[in-house]
Amino acid sequence: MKGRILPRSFYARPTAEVARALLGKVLVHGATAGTIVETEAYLGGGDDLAAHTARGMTPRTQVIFGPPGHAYVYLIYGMYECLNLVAEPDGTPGCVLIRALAPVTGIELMRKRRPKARGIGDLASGPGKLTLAMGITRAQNGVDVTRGALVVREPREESRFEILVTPRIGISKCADLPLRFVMEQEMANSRS
DNA sequence: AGGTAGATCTCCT
DNA sequence: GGAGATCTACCTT
Repeated sequence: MKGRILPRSFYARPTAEVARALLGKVLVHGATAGTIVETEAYLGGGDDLAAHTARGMTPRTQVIFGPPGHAYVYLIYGMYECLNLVAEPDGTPGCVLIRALAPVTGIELMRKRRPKARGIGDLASGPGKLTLAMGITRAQNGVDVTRGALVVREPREESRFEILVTPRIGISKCADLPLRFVMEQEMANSRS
């Protein structure tokens, strides 16, 4: 029995709140699914200079200004695609970058798509990796994530976890803002 | 184990 | 013309 799909109202609130709330939810695309374990908020409004929307709307970024609960997929450094989920009410910019997933289903398919990954932990442990592993491309830019092939669901069973808040990764502007959210799983069993 | 180079799209100066 | 919300391969310790 699957968890319910997150409704559009889930996304229609402040971006940082959505980023935090997405931790522990399950991203599903086709036959693959993974638990969201790391997110970053990119704010609209112009104060956040690291956001793609900092200098207004462009053809690429117009979906971020649109209704919440949609996907924004963009190409970074010419090679890798990154998945964002649009937050805030229609007309207000703001999106959440999905930075890392813990694979749940379709792991064999993910391995096939990323043959160089060393283990489960490497399959979707970065923004560019997780889009490759789940088969997400710019073809999914602008799609509705409250219905269709690409959706976000409640987890099947509730789990308790700590949330770590840190500055965002890989940017130089506004790098001091605490807008990165990481699921901190208490692992007493990890041995190397 | 850790650092660096290379690949090559979109938007701004 | 060049930086950027990155990842991998190929170096050197």
